[in-house]
Amino acid sequence: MNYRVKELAELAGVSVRALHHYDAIGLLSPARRSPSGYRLYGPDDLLRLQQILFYRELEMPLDGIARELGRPDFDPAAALVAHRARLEEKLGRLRRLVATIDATLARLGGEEDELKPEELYEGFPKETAERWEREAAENWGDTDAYRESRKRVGRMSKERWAEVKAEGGAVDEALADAMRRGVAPESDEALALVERKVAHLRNFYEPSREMVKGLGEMYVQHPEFRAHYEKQAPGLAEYLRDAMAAWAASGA
Amino acid sequence: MNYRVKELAELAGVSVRALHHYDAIGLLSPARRSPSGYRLYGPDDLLRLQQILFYRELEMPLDGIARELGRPDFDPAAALVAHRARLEEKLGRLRRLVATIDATLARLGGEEDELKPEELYEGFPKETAERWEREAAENWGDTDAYRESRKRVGRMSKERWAEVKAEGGAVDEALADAMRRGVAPESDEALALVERKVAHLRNFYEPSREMVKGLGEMYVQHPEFRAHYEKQAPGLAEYLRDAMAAWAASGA
DNA sequence: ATAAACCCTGACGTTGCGTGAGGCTCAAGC
DNA sequence: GCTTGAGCCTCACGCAACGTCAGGGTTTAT
Repeated sequence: MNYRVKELAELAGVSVRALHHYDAIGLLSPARRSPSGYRLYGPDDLLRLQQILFYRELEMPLDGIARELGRPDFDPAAALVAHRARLEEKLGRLRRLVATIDATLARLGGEEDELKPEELYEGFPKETAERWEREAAENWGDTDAYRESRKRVGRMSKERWAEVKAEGGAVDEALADAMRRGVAPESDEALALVERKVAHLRNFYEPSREMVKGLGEMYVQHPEFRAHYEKQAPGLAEYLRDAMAAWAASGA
Repeated sequence: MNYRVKELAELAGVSVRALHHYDAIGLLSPARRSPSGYRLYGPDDLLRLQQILFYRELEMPLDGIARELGRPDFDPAAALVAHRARLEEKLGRLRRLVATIDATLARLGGEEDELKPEELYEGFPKETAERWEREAAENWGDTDAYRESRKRVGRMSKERWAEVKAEGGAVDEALADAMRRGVAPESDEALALVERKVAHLRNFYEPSREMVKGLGEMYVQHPEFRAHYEKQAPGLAEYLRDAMAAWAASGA
């Protein structure tokens, strides 16, 4: 029934440091402490943390959350209902963003100025003003709409490592894009991207043609690596393997 | 055709200060300046700002956005398509949050413990690596290698799975320790440890000698994995690569 | 021509943690 | 009974992304 920091952290998907922080600012203090000072969180704390995370998801500042939860008339169930309403509002906003993307794509692809400038920003949170104040009044009436929003490597310098990492991600992203656009893995475009990937690999060692092919194979075969690429784009692992094999086969 | 800071700020729903900031860090500098030094934003700037806001909505840090936009092969249309995909992921997550609210309400209103603790946090962004892997795993499931590893994992008991996980960590630790003690990667001791690591891999699939070598390269090459190992011990990624290559070369 | 509304460039403040550092605790294994 | 590794504790400094004056020009409407 009692959770220690790390347990709760993993359960809720927050960092241990965040829990420390919440304790430090009095937002969420554990039910009890062990004799040796360990934080021990009880069931009530779980629910409170859930509330906190909802508010946070809806971008309320932590001190505001503390005030809400601290109010004498705070009603958890009513708050959840309010959260749902706001989440749905946010869902609407995100859908408008998707529509904005489509509109922008249409403009980029076709005629020049079909799109009024303001339509470029339809769906982004407007007016960062604090409308959270009204939150209280709405608690039991109508709900309606509101707005809201590694580097440690021993050998390379920090900046160099950041660069390399960025380039690595960039290359993979570019390959993912190519795949999504339907570019064939044996095409010149894909080969050029693999070439870039190989250049990136050279930051670490000198890959032979054979090794590149082997690496591609690895992306597909090893669950861990596969997961990494599939996370970026479904099918990316195979796409990489094919492209890298094509590169190895070509005289590049 | 030209916008001054406040005009653009209101159009896009950001603060003037934010635009100043974006200028200061080189993320979005206005097309021109008036003789008196006023920032004058042109049409291209509008589109760039839109991209910035999409990335920001998707929680990319500003320096990351700058890198993306600065890539020589950056393709605005492709980026928009990618944004749409990410937005839809986010929509899914928010919908799960709504479901979590309903589930929590049901529990609060009715029976006591119908809800497992972890279900309290379903839909909140999980940052832990474990969750990521699991989520990724749900997305693919469509290839032989994966099915094989899935099958093997599926046959394991909970205890066996825990064991396997523990063994995985233990092997890496042992290797880190060996490295720290100055054990050469080609030494018998290191080879024995690699052997142990390979045995661990066999829990998932049958790795060929070539694959083990490739895997080692991967540890060094891939920033994510590299970071994982470097965190355990600086230099561990290279050490693993060397040891695994030595193992592959040996007749083990 | 004068106020109101905007713009500029510093420069310091704030939020919500990340990231060690230095030291205690606790269960497990030898 | 002693070591050890994982986990916990409390400082304390760091950092991103702006918010918020401060001090001083500029534009424009009346």
